[in-house]
Amino acid sequence: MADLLDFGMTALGDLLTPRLAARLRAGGTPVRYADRALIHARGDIKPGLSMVRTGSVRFGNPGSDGSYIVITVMGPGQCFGEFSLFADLPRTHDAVAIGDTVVDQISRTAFDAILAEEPELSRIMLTAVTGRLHAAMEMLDDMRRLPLAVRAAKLIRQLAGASARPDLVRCTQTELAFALGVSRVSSGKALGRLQALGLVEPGYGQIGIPDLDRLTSWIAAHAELAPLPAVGRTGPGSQAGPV
Amino acid sequence: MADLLDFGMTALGDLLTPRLAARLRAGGTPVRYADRALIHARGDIKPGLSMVRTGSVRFGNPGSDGSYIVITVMGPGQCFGEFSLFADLPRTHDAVAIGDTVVDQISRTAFDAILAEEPELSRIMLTAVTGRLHAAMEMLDDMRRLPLAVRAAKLIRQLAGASARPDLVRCTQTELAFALGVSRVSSGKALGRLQALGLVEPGYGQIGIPDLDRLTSWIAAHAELAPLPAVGRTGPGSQAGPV
DNA sequence: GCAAGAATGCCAATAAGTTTGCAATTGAGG
DNA sequence: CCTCAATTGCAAACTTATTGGCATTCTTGC
Repeated sequence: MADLLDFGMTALGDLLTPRLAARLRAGGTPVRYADRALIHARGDIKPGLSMVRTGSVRFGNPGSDGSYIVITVMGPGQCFGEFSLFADLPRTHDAVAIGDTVVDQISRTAFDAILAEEPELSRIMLTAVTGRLHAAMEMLDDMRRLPLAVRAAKLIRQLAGASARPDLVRCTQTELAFALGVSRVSSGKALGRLQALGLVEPGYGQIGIPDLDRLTSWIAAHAELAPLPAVGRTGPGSQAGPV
Repeated sequence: MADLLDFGMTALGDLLTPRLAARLRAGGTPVRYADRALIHARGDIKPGLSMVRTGSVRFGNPGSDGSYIVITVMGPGQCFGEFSLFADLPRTHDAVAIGDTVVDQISRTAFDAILAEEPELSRIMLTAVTGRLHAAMEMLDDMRRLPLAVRAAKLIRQLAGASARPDLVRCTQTELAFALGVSRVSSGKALGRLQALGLVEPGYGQIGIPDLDRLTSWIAAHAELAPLPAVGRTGPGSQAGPV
């Protein structure tokens, strides 16, 4: 399973200079996890930064009813655990290894030592955390405001961007449903609506995208919000939206 | 209207040392906004940190259909705009003044200058942003997993904590509905369910809370997730959750 | 006091999503 | 080539939330 929902996050690994990346890796301990091994559970208080070296880590939470909601999947270069590092907060999600996975675990003391010596690191961390906060806020908005079909389209488009072939996403409808947090029936219906519009072509274990640009513009037209990289709308004024 | 949904955020103002707070304020320009004045719109690219000095700021997004979703309301001491500061990201929500409001606007250059001279500031910013990311992730989870009644209970309990009297929240059902992102009918039904359980006592423009502890434990029991300030459940192991 | 506005309660019709169950289709391994 | 398991399609009954409208209750300012 490829990244289902990478939040469009800026991976910390992409922001780090090679030297900093090396220092962090040197300051950590590589830990190997077998497929499906639990790296940490929701609620754990385990301060430290973790960087995925190889394999993938899936984040999600199980419900008492057996349902399971996947929040994101991180691949090599991505990091997690800033919560525990800076704000003494417990983990919000279970983390489970997908496939044979190696994670560099950097203790708080080790991280603090590096942070003290590398002033630019804090700026990079700020950028990474800020980017994730931004993505999370966008997602909150989407969940409240967008119909399922539009959210499904956004997810598929995101997957297409991360896929090897831009016109084909390898993903079962069950996986899609998990990532969207809905039932398989609903994700199937949403897919059906998109298919009727000629935007996607559902197949067995995959989804074809006849025209990525058309999908993109359809999403923009139906997101009901100005797509974000837009120019400001009105500038400061005195009229408010509906109160 | 009191804070409807402050995300349980740690206000940056609470983390700043008095000296840093003074420096930041000195580096910014106080701007006055009339009631309902637009401070910035979604999509604006306007780098800078903003700190609420007096009044309140409501964040939300209007839909093309006239609906309006309130994300949060910030009061004195809280800050916003880290997105624009660290990651060059556009604003995700409209910001509108509630009542006569003064906001200290700190430009990026001014902020950078202070950051360069005050190394501890970056740590504080990291803590603040991290805390908000954590809150946002929790909220994403809640939205996907919790029935409306539980979410409503959580919100009411949060409001009670911020209220002058811990047993009374001044908030109309319409406001509650806005904050929860649902219709007034639905919030009324949720409130009715909570009332039937004896957890809240809806009144005219206010909600009474007979027993805050009982409300808290009911929420914990129905959140279907281990409440977060919990001790770790299992620690690292090899069994995974449901896949 | 008393009227006007605000807030709440309630009803019906509608829409969206869930669960359960089963049938049909596809792909991969022997 | 053929079977088996995974995947998809679909239907019915149910739950939850929405919209629009209307009646009732509460508060406040006069």
